[in-house]
Amino acid sequence: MMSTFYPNEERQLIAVDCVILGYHHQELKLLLIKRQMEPGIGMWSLMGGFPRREESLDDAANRVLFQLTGLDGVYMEQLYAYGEVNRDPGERVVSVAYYALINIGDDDQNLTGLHDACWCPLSQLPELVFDHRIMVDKALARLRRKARIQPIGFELLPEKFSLPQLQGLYEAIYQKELDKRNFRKKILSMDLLDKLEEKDKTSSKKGAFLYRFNQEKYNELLAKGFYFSVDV
Amino acid sequence: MMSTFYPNEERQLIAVDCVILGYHHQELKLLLIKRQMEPGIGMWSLMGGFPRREESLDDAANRVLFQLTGLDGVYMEQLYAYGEVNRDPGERVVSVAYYALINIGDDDQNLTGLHDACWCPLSQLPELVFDHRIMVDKALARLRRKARIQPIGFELLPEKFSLPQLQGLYEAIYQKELDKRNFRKKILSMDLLDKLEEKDKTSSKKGAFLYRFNQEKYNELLAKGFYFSVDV
DNA sequence: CCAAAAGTGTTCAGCTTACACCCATGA
DNA sequence: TCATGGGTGTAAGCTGAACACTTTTGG
Repeated sequence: MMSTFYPNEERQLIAVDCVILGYHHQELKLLLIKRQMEPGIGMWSLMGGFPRREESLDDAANRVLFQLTGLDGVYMEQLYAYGEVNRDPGERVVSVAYYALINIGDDDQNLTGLHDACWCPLSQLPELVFDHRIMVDKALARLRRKARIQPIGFELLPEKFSLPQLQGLYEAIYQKELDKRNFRKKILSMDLLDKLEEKDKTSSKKGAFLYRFNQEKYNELLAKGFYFSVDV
Repeated sequence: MMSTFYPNEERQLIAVDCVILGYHHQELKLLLIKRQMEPGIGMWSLMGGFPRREESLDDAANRVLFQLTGLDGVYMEQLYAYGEVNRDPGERVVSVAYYALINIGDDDQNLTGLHDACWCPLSQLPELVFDHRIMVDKALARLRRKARIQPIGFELLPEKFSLPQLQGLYEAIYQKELDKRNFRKKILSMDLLDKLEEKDKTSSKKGAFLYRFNQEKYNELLAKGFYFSVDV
């Protein structure tokens, strides 16, 4: 043992686990892997890892996310630290859970090669290892709380999206049908979206205009005391 | 080293730190101690400790709170896990912060004997060791978010309290004067308070009627889809 | 030409906000 | 008797919620 200021304290295992959420085909999906080590080998699991001694928790979570998806700079936030003694039957492990919001894109077969990973619809989740289901439920609760009051929904969509797409996302998050007119009125009244010339014609013959979230406008409005809000 | 499922991972120090908040004399206060070990000995600090291997994070936080205050069963909630590598200059320590809401009572000299502890008004916080100030700010942000939508303010008051006292508490939390008539109307309209016969005459000659929060009514209303809400 | 999705305004109810005076009592 | 804090009601404005028809265009 090196010299230390805390010579009498036990060192313990710390892990991070990532709840990686995406949106595709009108529903929210969760990125799961088959666990590759004991205990619980072969069970469906969140992607996780152990922070190194010279790595912050945030960095470790980002590394884990990158290892699985190859993605960097995506929206990620710490969720909660899980510290029940027997949550991992192998050894006492404190796990700090994070959640990430990802734009899956048109091909939800991405990212599923390396680790036996798959995007699983939230409505059809299998049993998960340890307390991972609790982490997922907490991530969903957080997403539902925050998506009303902060513009984080856009993280789940491509850069350019139509208003019907955005509405479909909110309907998936809140499992509730929304009124088209009220939704458009509310979103557009915040003046945070730039309307583009292009239309998305993948879901109708008429085509729906594409918009882009304007981060600069949002920052300006925030500074003026503005609060994002969507009624659901 | 015992046999383990995770033979290659480093064990690290895990701590818990408690942001203990109280309300007295029309202001919010924070319970601080003088740190008794290096590094940072003698600096103002949150009360903290190390979870034992057979102790959950929640249990450890409650133990730490009890050691300092002798109180048990008070409102406490996990805040956030702090995992920057150098947050503690002595060694890499991941700290899971909790916050507790306490009814200080009439004697704010309580609890201050054993550990060189004191209730410090939030408006006059000294410099705190490590990242403890960040923890305090996060606790306040959490309190401000939750006090509007959940009846947690009552945790900071005695069991019996007057409406002017309750209003004073909300004014301290949000640093904003509230309209007496609107506040009373809103609070009483939720029908969560039982009006008592007694009056509190400590702050006026006329005296203000005392009320008691009715947890059973709140649970019933919750089950019916009711949401607590105070306008601030 | 028609099916299918995009786009558009108005009305009503309920809630939030602003606001001023009387009451009770101990000193 | 008077200073101090406790207690009460109403009107105006705003926001959320409900609701139906026209437009476009590929097949």
